[in-house]
Amino acid sequence: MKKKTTIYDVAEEADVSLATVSRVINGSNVVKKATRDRVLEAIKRLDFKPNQVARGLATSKSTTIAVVFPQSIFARVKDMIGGIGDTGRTLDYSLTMYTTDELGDSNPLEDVIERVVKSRADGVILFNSQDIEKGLQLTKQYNLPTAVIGQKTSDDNVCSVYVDAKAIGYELTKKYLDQGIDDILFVKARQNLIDLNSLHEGIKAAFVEAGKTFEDDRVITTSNEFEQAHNDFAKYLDSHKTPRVVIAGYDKEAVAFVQACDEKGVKIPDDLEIIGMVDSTYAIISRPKLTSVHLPIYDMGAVAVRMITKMLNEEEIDERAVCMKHTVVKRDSTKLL
Amino acid sequence: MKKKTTIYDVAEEADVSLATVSRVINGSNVVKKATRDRVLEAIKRLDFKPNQVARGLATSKSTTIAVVFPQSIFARVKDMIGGIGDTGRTLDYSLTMYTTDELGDSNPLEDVIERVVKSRADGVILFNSQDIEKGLQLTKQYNLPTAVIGQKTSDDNVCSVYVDAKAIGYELTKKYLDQGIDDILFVKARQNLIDLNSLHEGIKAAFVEAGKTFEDDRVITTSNEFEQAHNDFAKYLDSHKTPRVVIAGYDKEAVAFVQACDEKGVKIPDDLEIIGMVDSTYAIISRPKLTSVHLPIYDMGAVAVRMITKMLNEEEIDERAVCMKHTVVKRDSTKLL
DNA sequence: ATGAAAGCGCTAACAA
DNA sequence: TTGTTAGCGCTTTCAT
Repeated sequence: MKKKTTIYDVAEEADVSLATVSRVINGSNVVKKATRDRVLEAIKRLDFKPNQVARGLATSKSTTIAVVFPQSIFARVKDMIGGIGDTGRTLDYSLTMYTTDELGDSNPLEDVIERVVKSRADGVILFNSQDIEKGLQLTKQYNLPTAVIGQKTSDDNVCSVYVDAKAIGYELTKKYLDQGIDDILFVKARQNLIDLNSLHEGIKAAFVEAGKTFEDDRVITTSNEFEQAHNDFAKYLDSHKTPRVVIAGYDKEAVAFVQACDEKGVKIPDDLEIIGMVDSTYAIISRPKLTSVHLPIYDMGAVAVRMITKMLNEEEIDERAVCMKHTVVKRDSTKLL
Repeated sequence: MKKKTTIYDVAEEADVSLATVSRVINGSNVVKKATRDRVLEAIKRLDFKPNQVARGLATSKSTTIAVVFPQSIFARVKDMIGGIGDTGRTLDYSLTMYTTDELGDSNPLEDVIERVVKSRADGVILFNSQDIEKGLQLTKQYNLPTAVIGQKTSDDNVCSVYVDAKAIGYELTKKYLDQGIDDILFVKARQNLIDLNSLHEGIKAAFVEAGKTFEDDRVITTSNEFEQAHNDFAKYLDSHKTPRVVIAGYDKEAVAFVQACDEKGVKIPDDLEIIGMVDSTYAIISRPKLTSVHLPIYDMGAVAVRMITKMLNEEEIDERAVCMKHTVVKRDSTKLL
């Protein structure tokens, strides 16, 4: 493997000093046009690609953002990865990916953040998850600019982009309560882009407002596995009075519930109405098609990257916790909504 | 932001030279135990994290692998990302992700590979896609060790991990031909972990062997969009004789076809049998559940990373193009298979 | 407008 | 076993 062309080679080829080459590749405007052209030509001739690692060392910046996500959240965020990737590319940042869970590490997040620190990433994107708090504590400790996706939080070095989960819970619930329906079940998925605790609170708030109480036994937590969730739901239907409304934390679980209903002869939306979350392909695949709360997934990813870079460039940030708009997409799994 | 602790700080704190500190953090075994302990303690006390960027510059290695994927392949490969992530972590490699498509670049892959070169990634993982050839040509030009996922190919600096798509096509087809059924339709998804051209060849080969011909009009190419694909299939069923067997390049498209059948009153598996590919959640969600060709997705990702690292460490590689085993998982969408 | 030289934090000969 | 020193390829003052 022959050695790569360096800035010295270019300097020699163009008969200038390496400082001038550096100026040219960094777009400094003090270089005389003739010189610049000569350098540019040499760069092209030698097919010179500036070494980002060396640049990183010299500038103490890696122009790299670390993206840390639980592997299990992955399928749900493909569009978000799109938003992150596109935006990173546009802004000339590299994106290093770190997956958590799966591997039986004792402290995956801790381990990962240590790697991030070593890699000298300029910033990090964290997803809402169980142990997000510990993650934030660590990035704070290391002074690492952080963007959180899926949970409202902000701090000196922390921005976030999220959807107002509490409002979602409240709105959906209120719609039904207003029509005298309070027989609601909340299916809490294991983890998500939505802060399901807030959503839960929103439901409760609507109940309180109506002078009622949303009991804790109206919440069921499920597996990420479709088949497992499906079985759980089937069992639930066998052993409980069929609820009138189901609010599910993610479309996939909603589909599992729909199928369980189908098998138990529960008619949707006549006997039971169900609402999913995220508005993914699952919602469209489902029969009947799923009413779902649409989330601007791609944009959330893009905003996260943009926020990080703003922090890095010390640009003005008017809002450190950006709330993205959600919309309810009504399909065939509801009728009273 | 106070300056980060460097190897000098540690050296001073432990009262040794920086070389010794370097030895300790690199696990050299020439350091005397007492000294090592002193250094280790200083490292802990100062919370020193070795700067990978500087190390990269010094060693001319970044211990980074670039993972380049079309965004649209994403949902299909979440487990693969798991395999890549876990393996990378185990082997202490960072993974930089580059998404292609979506953005209206003229030459996404070219642009991306240029970035990869600048980042000085030690190697790159490429996914099977339309323009993979150009990608390979570029990585070859830059002498970048490359692992390809989803297509058999190998070269001096190129390894690959794939499934034998031709065999899959052949096997499935032969099973039906042997039973006198030759009314087969091939639904070619837009892109995939499987080389669908090879699969197509496999189907043809089985036909030839049976003294028949698999006509080109028995192939339909579809959109990645579920709804779009679904509509196309519905139209197809309206305007063509219903085929007896459908082989789909990916589960999602298979599900779309299943639903179109359902709406048109085509009974599965009695009137039509259908086989999906990958064995994803879609296969389980489908009603009837989908017979699908299971692919060891996670392992393919893991193998890809392992191969790259082997090339990088100049370890012995017995097979530069690794064929992974597929298995047909029979469910309810077939009966004669 | 350009060049010389120091330094970013580390590794790896080579010496001691 | 440990220390000294010369790079790795670039940016960035400071001179000129």
